[in-house]
Amino acid sequence: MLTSEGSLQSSGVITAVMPDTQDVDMTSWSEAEFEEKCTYIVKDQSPDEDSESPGKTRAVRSLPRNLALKRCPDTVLGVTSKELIPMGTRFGPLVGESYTNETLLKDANRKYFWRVFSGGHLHHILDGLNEERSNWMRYVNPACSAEQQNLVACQSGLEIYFYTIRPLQPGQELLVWYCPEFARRCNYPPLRQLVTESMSNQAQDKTTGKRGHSVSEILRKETSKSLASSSRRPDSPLSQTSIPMFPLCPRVVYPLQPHSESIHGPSYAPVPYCGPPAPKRPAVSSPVTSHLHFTLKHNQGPITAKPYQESSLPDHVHPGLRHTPYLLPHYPLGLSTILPHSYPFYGDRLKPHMTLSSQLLPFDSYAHFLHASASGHKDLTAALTNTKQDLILSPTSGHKGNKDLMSRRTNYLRIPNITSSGDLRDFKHSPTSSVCEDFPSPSTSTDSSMATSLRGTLPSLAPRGGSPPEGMAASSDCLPSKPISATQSNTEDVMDLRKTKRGGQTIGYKTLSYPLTRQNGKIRYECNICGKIFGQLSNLKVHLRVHSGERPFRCQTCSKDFTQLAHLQKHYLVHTGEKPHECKVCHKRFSSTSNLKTHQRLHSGERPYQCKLCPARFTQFVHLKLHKRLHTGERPHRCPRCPRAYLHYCSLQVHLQGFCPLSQSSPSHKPSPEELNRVNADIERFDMSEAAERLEAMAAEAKLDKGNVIGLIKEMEAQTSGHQDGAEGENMFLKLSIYKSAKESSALQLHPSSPLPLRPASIKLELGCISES
DNA sequence: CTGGGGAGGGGGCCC
DNA sequence: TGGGCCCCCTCCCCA
Repeated sequence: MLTSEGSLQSSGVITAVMPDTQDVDMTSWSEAEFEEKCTYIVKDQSPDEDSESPGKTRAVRSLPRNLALKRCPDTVLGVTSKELIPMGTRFGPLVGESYTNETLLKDANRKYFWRVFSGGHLHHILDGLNEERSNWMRYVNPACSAEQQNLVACQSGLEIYFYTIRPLQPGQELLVWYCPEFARRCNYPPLRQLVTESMSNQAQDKTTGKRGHSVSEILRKETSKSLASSSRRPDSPLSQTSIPMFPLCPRVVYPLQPHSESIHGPSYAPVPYCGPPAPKRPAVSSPVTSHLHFTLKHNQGPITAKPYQESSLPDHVHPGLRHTPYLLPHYPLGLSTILPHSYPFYGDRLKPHMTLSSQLLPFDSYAHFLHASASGHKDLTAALTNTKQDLILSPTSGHKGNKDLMSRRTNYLRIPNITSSGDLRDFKHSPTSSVCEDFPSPSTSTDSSMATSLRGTLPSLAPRGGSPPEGMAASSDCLPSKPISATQSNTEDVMDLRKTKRGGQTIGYKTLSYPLTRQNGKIRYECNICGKIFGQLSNLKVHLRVHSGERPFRCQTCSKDFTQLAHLQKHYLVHTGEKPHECKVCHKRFSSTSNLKTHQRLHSGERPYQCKLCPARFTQFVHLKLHKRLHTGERPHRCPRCPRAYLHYCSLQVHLQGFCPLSQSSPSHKPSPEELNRVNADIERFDMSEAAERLEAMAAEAKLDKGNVIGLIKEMEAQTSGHQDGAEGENMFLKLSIYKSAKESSALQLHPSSPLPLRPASIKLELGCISES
């Protein structure tokens, strides 16, 4: 049993298991665990792609296709799932405007603030207020109870992601709360803590007879006022005026220091107490309480630890308001009891170091979860982090994970311990759980199918403990037929839960619906995870392994797993040393045609990867990519008046000759703002082109004459054709400017003693410019 | 920093 | 429909 859970229980937190909680409490996972274990990644739709919806905001356009917006009727009230979404699915990252201490306005609307930390300090704030600068995640309502919560917010790097901690049923609303680490950084209590303390405070109120003007009462009043006055989104114009009603304000910054407006301040808690559970703090006035009063009094805007929007919504649209007694207005009262050291249940065991082996495939963790469930583990984390060596699942030994899991998972699950479908029921998940579709497990198959799989398929199943949903049918049992395939050694009593089939039909992804479209009479198969289109269903099926994590083909020599047999076959050459592909020129041999082809470029002289900023060419793309880093440094030639900066001095000169929007000079030709933008875009393109490079090099070599410049300009023009709209007069102006700047460049940068070479060494010129500036 | 090679992953096409 | 083959891309390592 995970000790943290015990702490949770000892702290009086409700541990009621909802029907679909899957026997595992992902809410206590660390951010690293989420990042490592979660398998499905749902990316935003590219807001640029959705050109068919010109009226939609960027935030709306970014909505993944498996989600829907809850509207009433024009206002977005929340986000729901359009289809079954498995637990362990990652959404994000959160997109919003970034603020630092320097750029954050004091009176900023903080309703959509998310704090991003780095190195233990607040790094910046992501603000989802602006719908044209944020993504759909701004619409996700916060959960108002641990039971309702189905998403956790985690920070990974400097990004914020939402992970599903339980399967989302079609039509179910997404409700998010912080993961424990994130909450702790923000000084927010875990959701359960909030609810519990809210309850206890309520109880205390009843028993002791409340004094007037409690925070909760004030909040309640404010909330009821807000609800009465407007049933509208918090970002509606009207509600904007009521920002101070902090229960309405989600995701606000919750500073510990009442008077600190700095986002860099000591705004996160010190390392929490990790010893035995401390007695719960009485729900009496505390610094935070007074801070709440202070905030109210001074009308400074939202102070709440709860990213909650419900009170800004009509009552009828938020199930939390209807079904839970733990209404938002109570949350801040719960907060009043919370201090950094009041989190006894945050032990080291919940910290990120408690992660699986990096070798562990995402789905291994899910398999662990299944096994943990089967062996009575209520918490996957405990199973995953148990340091004991026994990987064999048995009802008595329980599941033990360790770093050697990958290489040892052939012993993953021994059948004798699960002998009947009746046994399986013991760890069966809720029948209402939808996870069976995507995370097939003993509990998710029907009893009969499970029994069938147990009794009938065991010997033939390859030991793919790490493989994912059995829907991914790539049967590893095909391997034995191949000389290079995995053998059955040590696996005969091993089953792969995810290989089970239902009535001969594989289950898992296959049971999900896939959007089918036709193009030129041919069916196009679309991946409902990432939206990729395939012309053949088999291609889609193979592709789905990318998302599921299934790697059905195992190398028996080194236990590496692959998604495709061909990959395994190719890999096996590593062990055999076979190099079937020979270069006909030098007779050197290669294991793959790709590598041979790359090699043959050495003989042919082909260098297909050219740097756009210098003449350097490469035989491999990776070399170009490395090379490009040389150019990606700070642009050395900065405009002294506006933020523009250029790689080349001559480009800056062109920009300065009448095209700087902030220039004080008054050129004879005063371009309009549109012209300015267009010309500056052309200058940008010129700056990035080889023409600028050559021009500057020629200038440096004092070889500039009008003919050369015109030629270069023509080259530049060709490169930028299609962007100039035939504005001949303007182009001529630009050409002349370039010519003029090139001459100045020549005058200023001429180094007769060390003429700058035009070719490859020009990279060094660029570096020289950077270092000098 | 560049260049060469090894290896793995994703996907398309064909049987 | 699933498997096999092939190609391209990418990353990593090392000289």
